[in-house]
Amino acid sequence: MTAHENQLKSHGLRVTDARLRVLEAFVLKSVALSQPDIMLLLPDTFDRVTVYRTLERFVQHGILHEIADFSGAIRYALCNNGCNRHNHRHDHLHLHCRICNATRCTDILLQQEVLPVGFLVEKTSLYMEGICSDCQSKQVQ
Amino acid sequence: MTAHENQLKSHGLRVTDARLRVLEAFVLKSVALSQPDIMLLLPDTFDRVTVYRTLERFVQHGILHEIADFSGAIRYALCNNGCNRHNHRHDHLHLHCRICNATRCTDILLQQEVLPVGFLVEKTSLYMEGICSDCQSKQVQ
DNA sequence: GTTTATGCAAATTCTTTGCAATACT
DNA sequence: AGTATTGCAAAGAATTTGCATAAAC
Repeated sequence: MTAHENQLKSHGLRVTDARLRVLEAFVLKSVALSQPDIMLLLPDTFDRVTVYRTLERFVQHGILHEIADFSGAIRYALCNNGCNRHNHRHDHLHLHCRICNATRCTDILLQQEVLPVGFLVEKTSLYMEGICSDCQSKQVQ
Repeated sequence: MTAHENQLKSHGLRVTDARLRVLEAFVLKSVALSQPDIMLLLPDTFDRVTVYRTLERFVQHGILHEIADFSGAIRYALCNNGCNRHNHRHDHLHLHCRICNATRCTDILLQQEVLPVGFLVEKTSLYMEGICSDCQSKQVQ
């Protein structure tokens, strides 16, 4: 049994080809992906609807989390630590580079001082757009 | 000359009926609105396209800012302080209540410690979903 | 054998584009 | 008068729904 098969089972999901390939895509690319991104990575492989439902299931079961951005399309990224169906919290910063168009998770966590009083927080999003260090050095050349 | 007419002119925009009505909607509702939200508030008044272009212009000229959320549709909110074409920064927390469905700006600012090293930040989004204090007290009853 | 996932067709929602007519300053 | 805005028609993305077939456990 492969590591990806294991990951699906341990999160309470059936092992299917579509799920293995989508999970693989996220692991290989290590950037956030939207449904249209995945269609480009896996052309003529699965139906659009299958990919949408795979992403939906992955979010429900703590394999992926959604990223709120300004693009309109919903981007997803791998949950780094022990997320599951019931514990699924994402307080880290996401960075999107407008040159290479990559969105990545970071280890930078949201500071506690920012939490609002009286509001019951269920979902958090910390997101920045700009230019990543790689693309900055390429531009200077 | 009304206050809204003034606001448009001082931001370098022509005064038109569509812009006055859309601006009015944001001031009256005091919550974030998407293009579809505005169509519901101003039915049979303006064309969809006009509303989209009005929102686009308002963002360009520092009257509105976009909010990155999980909704699919792009939501907009009034800029509180002196935004304009060239100075247009939004580092404050936005709160979305999933009961009353309202998204509001807060005065809580993003802490500096959160800024990433080496990444040139151009646009920031801090967003939380949950239950607002009003809806929490209604649920308890 | 039962439950769950997939594919196909179709529809819905959100957003953008081009162009002629109209309104603003 | 000259420039910017609007409406209409149409197209283009992203996403969702229903239902029959197929695959997983």
